[in-house]
Amino acid sequence: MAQEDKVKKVKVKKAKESVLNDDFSSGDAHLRKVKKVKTKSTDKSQQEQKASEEHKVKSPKKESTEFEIANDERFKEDADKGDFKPEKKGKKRKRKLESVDGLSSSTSLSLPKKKKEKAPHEGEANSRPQKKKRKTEAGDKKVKKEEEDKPITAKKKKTKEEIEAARALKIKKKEEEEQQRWRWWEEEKYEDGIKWKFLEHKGPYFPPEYQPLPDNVKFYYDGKPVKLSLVAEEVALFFAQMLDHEYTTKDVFRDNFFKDWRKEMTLEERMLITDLNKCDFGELHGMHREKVEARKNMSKEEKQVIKEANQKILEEFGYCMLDHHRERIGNFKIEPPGLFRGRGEHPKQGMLKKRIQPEDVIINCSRESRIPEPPAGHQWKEVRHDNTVTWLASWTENVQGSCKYIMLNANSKLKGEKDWEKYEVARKLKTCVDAIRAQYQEDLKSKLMGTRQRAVALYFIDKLALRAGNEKEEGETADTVGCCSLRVEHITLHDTLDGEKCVVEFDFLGKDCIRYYNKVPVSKRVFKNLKLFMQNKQEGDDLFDQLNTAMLNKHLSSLMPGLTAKVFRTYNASMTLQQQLKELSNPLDNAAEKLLSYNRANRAVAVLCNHQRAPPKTFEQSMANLQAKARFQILEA
DNA sequence: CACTTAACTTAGTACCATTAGG
DNA sequence: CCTAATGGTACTAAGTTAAGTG
Repeated sequence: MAQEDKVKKVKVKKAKESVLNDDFSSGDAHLRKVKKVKTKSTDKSQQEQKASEEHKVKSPKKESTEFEIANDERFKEDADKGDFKPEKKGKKRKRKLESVDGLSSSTSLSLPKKKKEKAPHEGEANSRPQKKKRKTEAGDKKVKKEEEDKPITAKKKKTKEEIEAARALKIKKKEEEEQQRWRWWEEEKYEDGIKWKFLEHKGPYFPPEYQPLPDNVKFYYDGKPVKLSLVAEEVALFFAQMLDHEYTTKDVFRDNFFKDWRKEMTLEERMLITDLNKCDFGELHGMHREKVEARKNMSKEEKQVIKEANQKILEEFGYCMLDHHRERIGNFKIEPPGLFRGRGEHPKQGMLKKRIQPEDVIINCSRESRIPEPPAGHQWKEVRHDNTVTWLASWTENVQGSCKYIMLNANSKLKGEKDWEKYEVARKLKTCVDAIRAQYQEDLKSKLMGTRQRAVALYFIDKLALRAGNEKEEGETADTVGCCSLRVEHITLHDTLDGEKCVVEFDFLGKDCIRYYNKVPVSKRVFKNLKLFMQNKQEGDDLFDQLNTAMLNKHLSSLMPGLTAKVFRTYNASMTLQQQLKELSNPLDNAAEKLLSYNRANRAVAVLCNHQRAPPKTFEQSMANLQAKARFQILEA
């Protein structure tokens, strides 16, 4: 999840709190106070947090999705008091159904009424040119001053002021944005399944067309220059651009690429080019490197020009109108063509990810909205008007055959509400988790093998925060597993290990091919069951042969509506954070200490959820630097 | 019911701008 | 002032889950 989302989530969270505060306004003043304080400090630490103690475990900010409720004081006290009722119309929400078309929403008290949705526009239109003006002004002066006699002090002063002004402007803009934020959480929800009443957008933004190679850049086959057809050339360039990457050394990648590349070739080309090893992409690669270099060395002004162009695109395609509010789209750009970069040992790595044409794209919007125009000379695959889904456009991707969607970004109503709902479900789990735990403990003794397996799986999911683990089609994806898809080779049973009894050693690749390695002491009963499950099985066999995610989730939802396997991850991550925060921090701590505890608490969550990050490319070098420094210091001492 | 797939969330990585450190 | 570290954002792959299908 993107950092951006983090910030947005924080905002969403604030929103949640405010709903809560409203609800409790007549009630528990103490609670509210606590909440306020909590929220504040949390936000602060999220913004300020910097420390990243080790490189291997991810820094805290990315865990947002899994721990948020723990940040939330409500979670502790009043899991059942929240008024979020996904299926019902919220009794306390203000918006009436008739207000859906906007006009009557003017009754919704305090918000500045006029042109709510237009305001951001105006705000930006005002502030941007202003900013620009300021900048160029300052720039001019700078240049002038430099030519004059006392350049340095004057220049310094000016930039300082400039920076100050820019900062102030930024803050102001943020506040403004906050002011006109759509307070959807104060409004009434739609009936079941309806996601919007009005949706208008400009359609997706398509990547630029391929620019043919200049004449002086040539591809060579078997030492001889070959002028490739446009399509074949484009694909060749995809490969050439990746030559610095490890991918291009892998056989699977190379084979897949070559196979798909040849499909794009003309008959002649295909006849000629039969061996990837005889292909020389050197000049294409060189050209690419030069381009990257040139981009890096661009002047400030050139960069500014590009930035502004991007801004313009964002303005035009990056937003939509959803129920009279301007909402930011998360990914309004169609994914550009390239070579598929699967994670881990992905059998499809290197395959050509084809260019998406408007003819591949389905548009979804209101019937009565301005239908987006397809690019000149093109048509949409389809225009539909389905308000039970949240996507604005979709297409089918050719490598895996899966659907891709254009959707709103994380701070939009559509995403925020869903997120809220998620935490409400987790809060609900808190009220019945004891019963559910007792239940699966009991089920460990069941006479039915399926029930026992389900119980053990649930035990893992609950205790270790494992993912559900759907089956996957072999050969289509990397070989990764989750709980239900664990195979016998993924665990080792130790009657005793390091002085502990009944230890299960896990070693498998999970989502994104991230290794899960853990040694966990379990109860005798679980241990015995595992032994039983593994009897007469060999490598490659499912540990839980009588269980799959559908069965597990069906069972869970019968225990509590809305309960699925992933809720446990949310729940346990949140509980961990909250409990760690409590344990590690002290109300009297200063900001730095609070930050440290916060980071440590997040660390605990990261460990629980097995969130990991590859060491940065520069790690080796940084480490060497640090070591050198350390050595130096020792010598000095 | 098994199997597929649409729709959505979760997650790691690449890249870029800003800031801190030297 | 330059360079490395850092933090934010964009991107898109890889999951989960429920609904549809034969």
